[in-house]
Amino acid sequence: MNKQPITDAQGLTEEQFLQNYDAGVYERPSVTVDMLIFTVMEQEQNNYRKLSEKSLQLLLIKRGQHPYLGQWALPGGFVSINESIEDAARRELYTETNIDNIYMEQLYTWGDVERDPRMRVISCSYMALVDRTTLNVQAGDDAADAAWFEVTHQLVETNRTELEQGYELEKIIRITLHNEQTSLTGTVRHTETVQGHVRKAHSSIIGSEGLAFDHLLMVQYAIERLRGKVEYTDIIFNLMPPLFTLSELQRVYEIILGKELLAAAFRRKIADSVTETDEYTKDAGHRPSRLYRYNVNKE
Amino acid sequence: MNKQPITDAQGLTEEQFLQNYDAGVYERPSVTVDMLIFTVMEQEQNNYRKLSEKSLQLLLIKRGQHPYLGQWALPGGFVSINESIEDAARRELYTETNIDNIYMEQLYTWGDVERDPRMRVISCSYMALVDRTTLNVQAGDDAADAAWFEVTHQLVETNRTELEQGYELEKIIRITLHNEQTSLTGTVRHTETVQGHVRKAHSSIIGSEGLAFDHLLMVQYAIERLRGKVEYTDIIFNLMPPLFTLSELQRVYEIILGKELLAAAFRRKIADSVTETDEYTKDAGHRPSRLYRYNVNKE
DNA sequence: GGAATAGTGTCTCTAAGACAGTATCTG
DNA sequence: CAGATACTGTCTTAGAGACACTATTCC
Repeated sequence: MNKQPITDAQGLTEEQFLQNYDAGVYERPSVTVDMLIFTVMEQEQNNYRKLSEKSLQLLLIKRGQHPYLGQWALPGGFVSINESIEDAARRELYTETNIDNIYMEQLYTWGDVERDPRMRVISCSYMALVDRTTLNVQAGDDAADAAWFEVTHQLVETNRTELEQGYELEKIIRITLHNEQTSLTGTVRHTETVQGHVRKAHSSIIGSEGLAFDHLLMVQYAIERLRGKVEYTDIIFNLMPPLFTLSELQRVYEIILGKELLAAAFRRKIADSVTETDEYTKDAGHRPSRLYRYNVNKE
Repeated sequence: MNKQPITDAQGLTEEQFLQNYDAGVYERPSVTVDMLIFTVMEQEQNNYRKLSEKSLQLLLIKRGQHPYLGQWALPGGFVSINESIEDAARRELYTETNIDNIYMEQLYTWGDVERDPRMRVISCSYMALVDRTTLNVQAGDDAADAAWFEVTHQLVETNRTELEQGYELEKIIRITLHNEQTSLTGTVRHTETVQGHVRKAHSSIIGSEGLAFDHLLMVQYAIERLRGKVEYTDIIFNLMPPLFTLSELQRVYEIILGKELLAAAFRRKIADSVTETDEYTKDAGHRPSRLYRYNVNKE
């Protein structure tokens, strides 16, 4: 861009310097990406009148090699030397789901020394949101042991300890990943310490059955981010099919936020994000519902 | 944690596998941390009646080697093989400022292939907030060419292009870093594309004088994050001294948010985050102001 | 008294919460 | 008609915005 012919202490120009540059012998960490691919699925309904229940689902892969052989893990892989981290994430996403061009966002980079027993691995986590109806290819086509798991998360305990110059707030969160075959449960301990002005947060796993590496922390982080962003952005529409009812949309909000919303207030709030169509649901044991689409041109 | 004596396709247990594990010959990227260390400083006042103006400051270091020799860059360095990313960030912070135990937060990991002309470098950026009054050691003690720069950022242009299935929103942001000796200006182009359901964001530098690497993007990202977090967390108090007036606090909010606030509403809003003391400012050419401290035990 | 900042009282406006009430489908 | 969901009207409440007004210091 902007390289002046300045010379360094050895009298080299930048060009000369780069030609002679030796990347050195320092040992380097491996870098991987791990993908948190979420979607929303419908459970089959048992009562023709009732609406089918929805749930938030996460894609996991059963490990076929050591370490954590036989356990479940987030899809992921190494970032190769000539691809950007984002490209690596997109590649992983495509390998697992066969879809391209969907919403993806970098979450956090996990860099503890001991997080992989093989060697030093730094992992950059990404979250992707997929509309279940466009997922024509089932997870599992590619990796024989990929499966969707329903995600539930629950704050089971809160402890507040007063310190001289502040406090420590401890939260115990239980995360459950389950489907017809398998059920994994893990517990995360999240502490926020305030001492004087200084605020520090720390998360650790206090028990995780069947989920490999530190992936439980990644799941917890992703849920938190998703919750946060759903309140002040439109990312939720990445989880919705092109046409949806407002009740369906409200359910998805409720699942992610973990609380019930009032229909009237909800409709007022999302009114601008949504455009009504002339279509309606049919064949349900109750009043049909108008179908809406995402109003892309909001504001 | 949870290692059953399962054997893999080669009949190895996890223990045996790890003993024989060869980290392989794949070329690995180098990983660095880059620190965005912010503080708030007072400009000297010219009128004894007026309050001294404040500004947001960022610490930069003048590069002594190629590449970008002579240009300014964020403080940072390599993550060594046996330290966590966060430890590396803390170490860098300490080397530059001689302070420990201050607010620090991971921002984003920059992984484009060509971001460093020497070799493949992935950089994890962290933001730290420092109270200027505890910075007894001047930046510059350690690295001879460290300096604080006043940060200003301005949205200079917004373009919205309608697409078939959405739109593209382009924002041109000018960032200026300046102090008595030096003034650096750069421009970032941020685009948000919405196509159907898919929302993508992308930032690129369209001009940067004197700031090395992709550091302008990091600065822009950090400002955005700071702005966002200031609205819904208490991180701003990391920039404040132990005792401060509400007017001072309001100024800091105004600088970060880039807009003026109304005093009455402001005071109502932050009332719970703050505890009044019996002390007052003195020797100003106007009514003294009560001093407050951060109310750590809020809620 | 003038210049400046500190601080409060109160009206308005907007959006969220609560909830009752109406609408409309199927078996 | 019963059972279910869809949708609306409206009262209440909380909080942000606006702005005028009072308070207090130093020179």
